[in-house]
Amino acid sequence: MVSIKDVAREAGVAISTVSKVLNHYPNVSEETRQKVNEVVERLGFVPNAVAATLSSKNAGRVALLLKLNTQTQAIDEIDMQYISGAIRKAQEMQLDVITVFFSMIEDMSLEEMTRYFASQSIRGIVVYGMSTKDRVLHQLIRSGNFKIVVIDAPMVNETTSCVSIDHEKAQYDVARKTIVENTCKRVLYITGTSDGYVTEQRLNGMKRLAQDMKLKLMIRSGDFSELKAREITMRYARNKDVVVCASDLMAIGAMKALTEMDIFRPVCGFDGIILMGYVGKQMNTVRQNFAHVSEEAVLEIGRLMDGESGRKVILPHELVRMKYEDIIC
Amino acid sequence: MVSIKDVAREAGVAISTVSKVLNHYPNVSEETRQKVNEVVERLGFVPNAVAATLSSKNAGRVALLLKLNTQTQAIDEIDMQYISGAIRKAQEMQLDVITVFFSMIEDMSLEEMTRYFASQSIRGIVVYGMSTKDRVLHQLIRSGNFKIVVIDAPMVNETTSCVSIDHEKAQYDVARKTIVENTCKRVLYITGTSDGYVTEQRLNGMKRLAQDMKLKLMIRSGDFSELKAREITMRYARNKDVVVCASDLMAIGAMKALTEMDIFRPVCGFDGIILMGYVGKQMNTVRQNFAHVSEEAVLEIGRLMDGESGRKVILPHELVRMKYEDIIC
DNA sequence: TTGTATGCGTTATCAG
DNA sequence: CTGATAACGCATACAA
Repeated sequence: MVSIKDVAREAGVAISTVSKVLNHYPNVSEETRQKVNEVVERLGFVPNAVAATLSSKNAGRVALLLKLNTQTQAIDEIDMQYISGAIRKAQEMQLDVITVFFSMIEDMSLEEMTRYFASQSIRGIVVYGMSTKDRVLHQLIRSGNFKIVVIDAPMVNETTSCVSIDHEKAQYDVARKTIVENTCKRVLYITGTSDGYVTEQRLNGMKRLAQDMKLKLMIRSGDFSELKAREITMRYARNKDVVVCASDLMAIGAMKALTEMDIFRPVCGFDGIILMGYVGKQMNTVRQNFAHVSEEAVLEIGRLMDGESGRKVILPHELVRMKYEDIIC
Repeated sequence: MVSIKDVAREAGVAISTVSKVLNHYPNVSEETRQKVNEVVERLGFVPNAVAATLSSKNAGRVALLLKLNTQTQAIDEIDMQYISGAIRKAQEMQLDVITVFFSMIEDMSLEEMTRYFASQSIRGIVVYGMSTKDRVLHQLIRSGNFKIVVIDAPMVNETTSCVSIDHEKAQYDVARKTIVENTCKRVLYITGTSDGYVTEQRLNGMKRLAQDMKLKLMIRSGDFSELKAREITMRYARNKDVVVCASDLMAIGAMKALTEMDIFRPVCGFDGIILMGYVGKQMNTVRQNFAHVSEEAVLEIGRLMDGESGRKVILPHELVRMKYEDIIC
């Protein structure tokens, strides 16, 4: 394997000079820069990422911390987009990424978790799907030992940023669209899990809309469960005009229930997963560009690792109507 | 961060001794072993994985090489299971894993690809979804520079193993079950892409069954495309008794077409993806345990990295009938 | 602007 | 059985 040493020898310069050229240091003469680059090109030298992270104090890897959807595999789509977006961006930024599942670390204490990440030379962590109940994770964020970007949870401090769409507005918008299209008054709103950060934001959006439009609003907790949404719909939908769900999966459950009850009520979901296209009926939903969200998160990790402070990043969303014709290919 | 040096000092031994204890070397007295372990425990020392891979000649990371399903996001489920199975197993085996998407390396020459993996200190690669057209990948396998495990493609040499289910038998079995249940004679078989390894194997299974059962067999290429399967079904299914598809997605396309044509024909698929549960009708399919396949692949990578030779590993499959009730929760 | 020397945290070699 | 010490490949403070 050709190393930086070979390049240095071949170019007739010192190792440190090669390193400076590679890392775009300012104080290198144009002449040597070209000479080095020529040799790098000729030998096809690619710096060893492992050695780099071990050596540098600034370097360090990024962990993608994912919570596998144990209850339902139907939305792996989301995680997959998160992963691919993050990895693509990381590759572009020359960052080393490893994927970690929450199940691998959930029993750890703060110290254990800290040691675990440190032992992997991890400096930045992107957290997907955090809940209010993840106590150790909260401690980890407060500890300031790692640069952390949290998706969909409002955590910000000196070493922590959050990125997400505006869930409140999105819920407001998609529900409004559905309700206006169908002139409804009595709304059944099925929420997500009570320990999810987005649950509250989306609920607030719905509440605000109810106030603005003077709607009659019934709220029930669906726990992001298709089955639960189905049951709730069976029980309460008959004397409602519309069923607004805080997730696509619940919207599907609600829709199936309505079909079985043989009544029609408009239903709207949230997330824009492909599965929505397969359920027969069209539904309004909020489409998040998960890959893009994830790319932004990695970008933000880069900022934090460069020493900048945490902040809140809001990304755009889009209202769509999903039908089979749009997703088949 | 507590390092091996701290442990050594605290235990009153040399660094190298600590290393030997950690790596279960034979020549260490029981006494010092215990002493070291006690200190390791007390300080909560976790060895730095990056330093280890840089230093050791035996160590090295493994890459998961995935081909993102650009044409259809509906089966991210499969990739996700591959990833989670592999990462779980790797964690257990103390192997460092990175995820690589084929799109990141598809334009590279053999040399570039080799350098790329080498620069990442990668010694083992698990290849998911290889096709006959991936020429550089074939060269990479032949080169012997990496330990490679290929999923679902019959590649074996000194440094290469393959693991998969018995696709021929699985296709034979699931088609047979469907055909017997419905006493069919005229079969429409929709294959996958012509450059896929499993396509041929599954086709052979179908052909053998046709011979054994004296069936009338029509074969059309569906390219694993839902849309294409739909068109083929529209065109040819009317005077057939059954539609056998080489993938679930195509089975769904076929089923939707039949519903639209308002005729009934039994359909069977292949893979056992959750999506099958959402299409209304029940269908026979082959369920692969993708996570398990992936775990076995990583295990096999471990064998190869330990210097053993490549071999063929066949894993079990299962015939199932997927319906909504089974997948909802 | 360039080169020298040291360190990052391990593993491996070899002398004791 | 144990302990120095030299790699591993690169980054960087500091000297030249």
